[in-house]
Amino acid sequence: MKRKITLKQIARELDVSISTVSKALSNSKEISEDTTQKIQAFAKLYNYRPNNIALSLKNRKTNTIGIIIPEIVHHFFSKVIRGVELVANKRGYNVIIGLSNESFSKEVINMEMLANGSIDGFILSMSKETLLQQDYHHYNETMNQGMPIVMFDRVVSEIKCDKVIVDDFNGAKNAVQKLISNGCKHIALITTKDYVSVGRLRTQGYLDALEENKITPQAELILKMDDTLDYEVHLEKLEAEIEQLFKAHKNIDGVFAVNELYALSAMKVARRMGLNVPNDIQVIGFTDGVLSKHATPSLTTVSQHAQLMGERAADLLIDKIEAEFNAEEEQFQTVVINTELVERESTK
Amino acid sequence: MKRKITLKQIARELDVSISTVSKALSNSKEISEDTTQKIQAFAKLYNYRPNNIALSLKNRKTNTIGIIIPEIVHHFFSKVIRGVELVANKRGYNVIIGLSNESFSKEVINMEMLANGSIDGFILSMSKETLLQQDYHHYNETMNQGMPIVMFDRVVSEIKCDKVIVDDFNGAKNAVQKLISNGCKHIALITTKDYVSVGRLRTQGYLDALEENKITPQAELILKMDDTLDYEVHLEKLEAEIEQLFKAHKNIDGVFAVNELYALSAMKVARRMGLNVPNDIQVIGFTDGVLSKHATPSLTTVSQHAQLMGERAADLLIDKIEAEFNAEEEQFQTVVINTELVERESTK
DNA sequence: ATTCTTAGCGAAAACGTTTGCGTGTTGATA
DNA sequence: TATCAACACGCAAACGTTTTCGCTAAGAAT
Repeated sequence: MKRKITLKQIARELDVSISTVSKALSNSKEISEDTTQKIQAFAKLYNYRPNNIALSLKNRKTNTIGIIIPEIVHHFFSKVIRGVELVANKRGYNVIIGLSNESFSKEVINMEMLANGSIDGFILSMSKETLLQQDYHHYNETMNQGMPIVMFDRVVSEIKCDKVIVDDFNGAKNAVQKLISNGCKHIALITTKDYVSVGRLRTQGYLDALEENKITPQAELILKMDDTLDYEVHLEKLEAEIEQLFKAHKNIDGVFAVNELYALSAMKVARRMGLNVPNDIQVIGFTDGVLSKHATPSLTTVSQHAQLMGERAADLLIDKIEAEFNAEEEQFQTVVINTELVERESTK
Repeated sequence: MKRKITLKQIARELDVSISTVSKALSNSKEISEDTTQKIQAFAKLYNYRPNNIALSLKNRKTNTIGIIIPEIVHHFFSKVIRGVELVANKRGYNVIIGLSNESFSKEVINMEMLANGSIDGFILSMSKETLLQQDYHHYNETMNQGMPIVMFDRVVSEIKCDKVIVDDFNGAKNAVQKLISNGCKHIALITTKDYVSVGRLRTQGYLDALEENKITPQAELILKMDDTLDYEVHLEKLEAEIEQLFKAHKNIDGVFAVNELYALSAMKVARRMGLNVPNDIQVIGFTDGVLSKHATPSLTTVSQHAQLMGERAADLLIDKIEAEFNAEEEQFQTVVINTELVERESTK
């Protein structure tokens, strides 16, 4: 149970100074061949590795990035993390995670914990509570202290920073267009309340596709769920409302849902009512998770390329971290990730 | 874009020494009321927070724990992370993640990156490659340097450390017992190759349950899949083999699968062959993920309580970190998490 | 023989903290 | 008036690095 060896110990052991050891290990030509050899051999024997914390303090750089997300048990977010970790690792960075659990205060606390020197920059997606309260002071304060932030997916225009978002509007529009091309005349939309921007954009895409095809949108075909409820309650309510919708509008022949679970619930209700998917009703969801892939029938979805989002976000952040204050221009960019319609069995 | 303020800056600004500032902020009675008030007000105004890195260096303690897992886009692992993050945060620790991607070398590299002072201890689950190669030197070296390790789920007895595991044996046994109690006479097992210990234990549970009920195990009813294959190829092969199994043994009336996906595939093949679940065939899987819950029919599974595993692992690790070398006894414990049979529609 | 290079190494500062100890000032006590 | 607590504060070390600068001695050049 020996502690990790330090420069000081090597120096004492070999009867040289700390600086000599440091230089020898970095192959400085200030140090003679002999001494260098001896020191390197000794260091290798004792498996010397520089202490990261000491380096961080000295260099004022931690080579660690923080990622704060609302939830980790979620395909979309875990895929984003994978993307972040991939490029972070490749570029020599570690990743430290914080979960806000959709809570504003936990988001603030988590950011404060990390902002005090632990990391070089943030990648984050806002919690629902933050979106509701519209209190963004913690982001701005963090950025004012010179800590770069990259936001993804759930963003707001009020915050000036780099962003990586999904083209929700066109993703939804293309999906609905697909339904229309497949012959659907009465397309229902199952979405969330408007405060989450992605829900709003997807709804707009739905409306736009209808209008472009001269179909008059009907408010009664749009189901807006309150997703702040408890998960189980939410699900039961969801199915009940979908059933009600289907019964009130027997002519519905297509469903576009803004997430996987809503789409799956629609299929479930349809089957329960004796309707065949995709023959009687075609269904398209959003977010390409495992559920879509392994459902029966498998679900046609709008893939968001979550991992790619994580990769782009990490690249953006690290670029900014390493930008060296060259020009104080403060140019922020917003990267838009194109969606892709993954066709499976729930559409014709 | 002002940098974060330091003790030194406060000291210079208020014309006192650094130590006075430090003491005033910690309400030391060495410092006069007046000075303390003045310093605290100033510090609050400028939102002073101690630099974590400097503290880490000084205290030789980072208050950060590292978690290394094979994969993050996976319900089981992300739930474990959630559990770890939960108690870590509660106890004042941050969590830094590393993904081995089931690769031995990435596991080693990740551990080396973090072991040099960045963290106080590890929580990890071994990669498949490490399990295959049986090379555990990096674990032992890390522990020899005084860095505690807690392993979970995928463990081996050769490594002496704290462990949190699932009672795979009894979980499987109870599941199969359930099938037998429900009237199944010919129960198939769909499992992985033996090198992953959890697969082996679940297989033993299956065998044990059969024997206890005086049912002679038939080797032909056991399907061992090679899960080192590419995911898609693996799935296709899986379904083909299951179909072959079902066709060769028409009397199969129960299936126990060692994971969610295998169980789902079994249900899929059964339905394709015109068999009804649960009337003709009952199915039970392992790992309580989203797929089981939202499948139709929903899948009866053996829940592993992944989040609880993460919580226990984190508590174990932090306990050890904070143990203060009180007694050099080096007692390691293995926490066994009991499984729970979650009954859904795929069984009677 | 004297000056100049240069090879080879050590001292010290800096990153931002905390903390034990030393020190000067004050008011009180002998 | 001399001594003494007690108070209020500063100094310096330490955590482990890297790096700049300075120093010494040996050999080369004059």
